[in-house]
Amino acid sequence: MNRPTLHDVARAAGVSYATADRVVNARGGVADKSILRVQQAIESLGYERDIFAANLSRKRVYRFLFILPKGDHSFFSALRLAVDSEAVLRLADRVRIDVIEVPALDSDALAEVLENHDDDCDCMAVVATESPRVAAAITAMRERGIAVVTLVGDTEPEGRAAYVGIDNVVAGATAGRLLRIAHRDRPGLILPVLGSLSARDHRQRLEGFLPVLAETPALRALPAVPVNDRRDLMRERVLDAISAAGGDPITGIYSIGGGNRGLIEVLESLQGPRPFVVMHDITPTSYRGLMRGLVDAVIDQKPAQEVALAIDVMKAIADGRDWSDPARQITPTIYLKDNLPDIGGQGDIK
Amino acid sequence: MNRPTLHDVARAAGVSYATADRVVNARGGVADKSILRVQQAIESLGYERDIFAANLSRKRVYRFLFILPKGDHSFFSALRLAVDSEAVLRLADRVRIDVIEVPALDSDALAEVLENHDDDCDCMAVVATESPRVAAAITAMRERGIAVVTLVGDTEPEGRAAYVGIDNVVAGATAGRLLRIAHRDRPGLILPVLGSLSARDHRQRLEGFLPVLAETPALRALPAVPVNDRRDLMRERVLDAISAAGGDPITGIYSIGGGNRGLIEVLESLQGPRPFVVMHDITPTSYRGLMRGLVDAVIDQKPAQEVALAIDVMKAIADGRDWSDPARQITPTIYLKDNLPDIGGQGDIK
DNA sequence: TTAAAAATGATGGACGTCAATCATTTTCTG
DNA sequence: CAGAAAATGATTGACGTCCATCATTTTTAA
Repeated sequence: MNRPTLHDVARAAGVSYATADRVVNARGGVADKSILRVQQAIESLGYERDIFAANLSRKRVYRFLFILPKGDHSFFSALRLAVDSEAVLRLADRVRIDVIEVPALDSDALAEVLENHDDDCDCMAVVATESPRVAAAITAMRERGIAVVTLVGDTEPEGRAAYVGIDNVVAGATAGRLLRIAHRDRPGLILPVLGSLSARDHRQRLEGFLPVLAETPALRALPAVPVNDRRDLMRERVLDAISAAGGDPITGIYSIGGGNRGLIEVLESLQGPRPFVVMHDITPTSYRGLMRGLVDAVIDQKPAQEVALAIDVMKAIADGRDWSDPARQITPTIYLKDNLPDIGGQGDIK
Repeated sequence: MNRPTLHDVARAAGVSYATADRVVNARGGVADKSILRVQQAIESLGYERDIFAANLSRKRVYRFLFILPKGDHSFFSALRLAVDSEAVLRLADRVRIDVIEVPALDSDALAEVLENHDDDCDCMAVVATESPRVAAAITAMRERGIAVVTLVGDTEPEGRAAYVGIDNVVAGATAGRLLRIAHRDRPGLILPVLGSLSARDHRQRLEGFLPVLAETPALRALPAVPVNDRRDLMRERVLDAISAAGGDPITGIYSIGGGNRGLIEVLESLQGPRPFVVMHDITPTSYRGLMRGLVDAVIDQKPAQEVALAIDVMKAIADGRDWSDPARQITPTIYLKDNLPDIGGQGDIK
């Protein structure tokens, strides 16, 4: 009736406890036929090692390392916050989380950290950027026996053990759909604003966005304007685009990346009917924008949830369990003025 | 450096291990001053009992009981599915989940089960309905030492230990906002369709919905039509409402409860411009509706996530930990055609 | 002051796994 | 067939807590 122990397995397999132990912990030095018999016994008894006993015995502390981007993006600070708060929560589960920060969007800096890191962790989570060098470093990590989970940004699927994050193509398509809903059958002129052309996430969002928009002939998309995630450029270029449009007013704006404070400034200064505005990620800026009615929708990737999921995945990897759990995949979440989450203090309205 | 053990606590408090043990496990027979000293030692050392060791020692299996509604609502089957699949996942963590099903929306049946249940579980999750008898039964449970978490539907906050689910007022407001977005500044006539007037959740949604709509004078809401979550009534009453509106076409429909297959049938038969349609919960019906363009938005409460969160909360309660974790609260999620999650098989298109 | 009651100390066996050691048996190699 | 190598068995002490028992000390009540 009770769960079988490794002793039961050994008995059933007709070997000693020591041999069964050698098999399950891959200590080596066991004949193939013994391995087989133990595995069969495990199978037929439905043995699963007792996590409590195992963790107690090896005084196991899961050591996870997060490599996070550091920059003045408020999304990054939100991510950092999420990691820190989750770190505290998981302490009781014997999970210890360390964080290394690297300059945002700097593939070489990231690669450097990855290459020079001496392995004292069970698993790593990396906000990856697209770069052969990063990809290579991740693969090298894998070869050194450390699994790497990519967190918000992905690389080549080759080396990494899993990707935890939203599908940015889907996110872009969702933005497109929102703009279509806001226009219904009316014609409109849409301005996509791109953070940086080189960021894979941003390109993917645009990729998802344009086709959805194109389904309606009434909606015309202007060429995407790059603003390098910078507030000042955002301001300047959006104003330019508005005046360039002339009499044909811009009825929708999709801000794909950062620099949204600049966009808010523009929106504030605008006379007459506002365009329908969609941006990404709940930050103090976007939060206030929504509350004040300057922004209509924010597509969020729920960093806290991503972090929690990432840790679950890392733990599963460390335990050698299976970690595919589609039920918990992260989907881009739409926030309107009304379903905003409480964001503790962070989003205080001045 | 390492976490302190109970031995350390005892030493620091100047008592024996046995006494410290008596204190932390509330076995009684300890002088007040000793209790105090142990508590102080715990405090200053930051002692937390090692859950792995504790659970191992007492051969602990977390036994959780879910009381779920059984009916032909597809939402309920989705919930059931979520519980079952989570149950398998958590087996490895020594969590054992049992399920009792009761007729949906039948407060007395639910109360009966609660009242007659003999306590062999650590914690219960209940999809509660609003009823004094249910509330009383939950409070009685608490007095018998079993914490009760309400899951998708809540009761009086008195007796229950926590509520895991969305805020239905917020959900309604979100639906209202979507309809406003779809109309922008154009006038419109909105038909709210109510599952059942007596369901607290549905009333709350309507409560949240109407004020948001009322902010725009251009939008007029018809009186809410109750359809008792029934497909046939839905069909009949919506058709009635449409013809009653006469030349003034209905431009938006908010379906607050069940019976959506009937609504889909109506929408299919409609000539001319479709109304903007918002409904609740991803089910095969709503999923197909979205895919086919008959439904514009679905507000989902993510049952799988709710269940997972509920189990986390129950575990925290059973361990005597703190379980408030705002970062993981469930917010109503908006699904459009593009950000639909994969729903395994369940949502197959015909 | 004494007996009873309460509080404390000391101790040891679980729980199931991990990790190591040493002795013994089996298998392979030349 | 001997000697080396490989495989296996047997055993033991952690890990930290729970739970029980028994002996001893301290406090309380009569």
